[in-house]
Parts: sequence; structure tokens; C-alpha cells
Amino acid sequence: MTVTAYQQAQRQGQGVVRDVILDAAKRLLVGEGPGALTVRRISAEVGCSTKVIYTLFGGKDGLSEALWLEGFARFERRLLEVPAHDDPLARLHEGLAAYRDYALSEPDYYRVMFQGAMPGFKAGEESVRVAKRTFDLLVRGVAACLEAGVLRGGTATEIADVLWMAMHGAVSLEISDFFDQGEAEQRYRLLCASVLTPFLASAEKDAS
Amino acid sequence: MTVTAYQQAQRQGQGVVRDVILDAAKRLLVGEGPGALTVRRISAEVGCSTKVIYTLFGGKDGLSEALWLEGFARFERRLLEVPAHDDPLARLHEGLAAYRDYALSEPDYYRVMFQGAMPGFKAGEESVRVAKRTFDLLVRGVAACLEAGVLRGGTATEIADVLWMAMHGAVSLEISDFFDQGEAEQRYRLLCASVLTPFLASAEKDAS
DNA sequence: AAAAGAAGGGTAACAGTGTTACCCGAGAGA
DNA sequence: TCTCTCGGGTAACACTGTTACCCTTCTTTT
Repeated sequence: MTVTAYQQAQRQGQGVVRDVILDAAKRLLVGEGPGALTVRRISAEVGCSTKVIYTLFGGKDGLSEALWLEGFARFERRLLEVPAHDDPLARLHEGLAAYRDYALSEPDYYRVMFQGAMPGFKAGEESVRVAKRTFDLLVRGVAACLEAGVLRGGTATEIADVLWMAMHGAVSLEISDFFDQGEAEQRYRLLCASVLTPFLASAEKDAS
Repeated sequence: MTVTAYQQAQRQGQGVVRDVILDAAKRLLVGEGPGALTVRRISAEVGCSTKVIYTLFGGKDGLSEALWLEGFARFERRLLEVPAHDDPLARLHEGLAAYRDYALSEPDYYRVMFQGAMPGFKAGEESVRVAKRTFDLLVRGVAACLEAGVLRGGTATEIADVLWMAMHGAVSLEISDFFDQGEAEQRYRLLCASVLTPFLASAEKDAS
């Protein structure tokens, strides 16, 4: 059962084709929204038949899963851009702002990731595990604050989850146009500050 | 241009048929999820041709809009079940719990209302206005707390919006299976308490 | 070296979707 | 009674995801 050179080349070739297809799908998602993600459209964009998508991704669900994970990968890349800081709390705040930034900069990806924008697709367990790892960054940011003593009153995962829920709610409603122009940003800041306040160690009552 | 008895009967008849169709759609949504909401399926359920849906609703979008508003109507009905209370803050807390209750009891409606579960459908401006009125209940609950002096530090709409964002985020992630079994309820309680704490007039630091 | 086997990929079909042009038939108005 | 308007059924259109069939190409075997 040796792997022949041909098989290797073939596999590499398939890998390249896979990337080309995935790139076309990403382009369609960002450019025209989830509605443009049809097997025929993507294969036409690439210049191959629909069959290729079935052999390489095992159907539309496989491609959807790849796109879903790509969304989290981009998300993580954006979160990693947040520079290190002396003050862990300031860094956490910048992370919270980066969360909204990403969602607003690529709302269709956000919809795919969190609002089931691809009808019929449901991420598998393994993918969910991978995707959730993105939030380890948030947990670590909270943990740093706990260690520095600027936050208290909960475990890192508890506080991180609470922050996540709040941010997701805000961003989710914003990209669904439930807020008026301009209102959203102020509300987001107020929400982040409010959620964090009860966990501040220096618990002055600050209502800004 | 008098309205004849026939026209009136006709219109009444159409109204009845409209309700029958809408009922079938509601049944399909609750019973089988948004995926079952196809024009053919609904008309088959009712026993008419697809054309009727087009004359009575002007296409699938019209029917979708009716379902969307129905979701908010049910939501409002659930929120109105929260009994009056001497303590406005206790009542507010029960309202927050009712929010999650509704979303968990009819997740497919919630998905339709807030996650765009009907592909291609986007609610019109007028419908959005009507839907948003549901949240007047929440604003009034917050306003009562402000008047009673148990909350402070923001306007009623500000605090209500912050609560809404937080609750929506929590519930939205929960029905999308991002939390483990049992975790969700505790997180929801922690979130509600956290968001509200900074606005409490009796600002003891209470981390429960 | 030639035949046999395996496998990727194109074509064209299937069943499903929303939508509509075309009809027919029933009631309104003359 | 004759016309005419209009609701509604049939059947088609252009889409969707998916797959059976076939051809080509490379590997393997004799």
C-alpha cells in the first residue's frame, strides 16, 4: 500500500482545486451574500462541472462547513490583530471592540457563522469544537484580568461567556438593522461597560 | 362605487381563506421548522392551488411577513402573561425570564423573527415598526423601575436596549446549540444580573 | 507491451423550489 | 340573455441540490 507519485500529485492537484473552489465561494459570499452560494454558480465561477464539488467536498454541506470554519478563522485573525498591552483590561476592551469590528466588516460571514445563513446547514460536532476554540482568546484575555486582579467575581469562562452573549446580541441585532443609524455604537459601548462593571475589582460606580 | 353584498362576502371569504392558509403555515413552522414553509407544501396542506397564496399574500414574501409579525404577536402575548407585581424590579426580572422562555418554547419562531430563518425574506419598514412596538413593554417595565427609584444611570430606552441586546445574544446562542446542557440557564441568569447591576440604585456589590 | 481495472469528471436527468402565462367557469351588470 | 370581469386551477419557466451514466486517463497486471 505505497503512495505512488501519481497519487500524491493527484492529491496535491485536488488540494489546489479545492482551494480555488473555496476562494470562489468566499468571493461570492462576501460580494453577493449567502444567496449566491449555489453549487452551479460556484462551479461556473471556477469553470468546472458541479460534480467536482461533490467529489472534493462531498456535497454542498461539506463546502458550507469549510466556509463556516473559514469565518471563524478570519475572526480569529482579526482578534489576533489586537496589540498586546500593559493594561490587560484595556486590551480586553479593545478585544470587545474588535468583535464588533469584525462582524460589521464581514456581516455575511457573521450571518453564516451565527445565524444559520446557509439554509439546511448545521455544523458538525468536530467543527463546533474547532470554532469554539476561537473564544479561547477571549477567555485568556479575561483570565489575564483576573490574574492581574482588575476583575473578580467569576471564573474566566463564566465572564467570557457573559461577554460573548452580550456582544453577540448587540452585533446580531445591529447587522439585522434593528437599531437606528448611530445608535448602535453607543449602545454597544454602554452594554460592554455595563456587563463588565459588576466584575471590576475597583468597583467605583461609574455610569459613563 | 358602492360595495355590493357579494363583494363583501367575497372579501370575508378571502379573509377566512387567508387565516386558514396562515394557520397551516404556522402549524408547519412549529411542527417541522422553517424548511417546511414552501408555497406548494402550504397550499397542499390547505387543499388549494399555489395561485391562491399569490392572490391573497402577493407571493411568499407576503406570507413570510405575516408569519414574522405573528411571531412578535405570540411573543407579546407571552410577555403580557407576566403578572403585575408590587415590586417593579421583580416584575422586570420575571419579564427577562419570560423572554428566554418564549424563545425556548418556540425556537423556530424566534429564528424567523431574529435570525432570518426564511431565506430571502427581509421585513419591510412598516412591519419592523410594528414588531419593535413589542419592546415597548420592556421599556415600560424599565421606566417603572426608574420611577420607583430602584434603577438609575440611564434612560428607559437605553437600559431596555442594553437588556434586549444581552438577552437576545444569550438566547440566540443557546438555541443555536453553542452552550452545553444546563450551562445555558446559569449563564443567562448571570448575564441578566450583571447587565442590571450597574443600574441598580441600591448598589451593593452582589456577585450572586 | 497489451489488456484489464479504477477512478475523476462532464452531461443530462431527477425531484424539489418560487413564480406566472394561460385558460376556464362563475357571478355582476346591461 | 349576453357580455365581461376576475378568482383560481393547470402547466410551464427558471432556478436549486443531487446523482446515474459514460468517457477518458492513469495504474496495475499478465
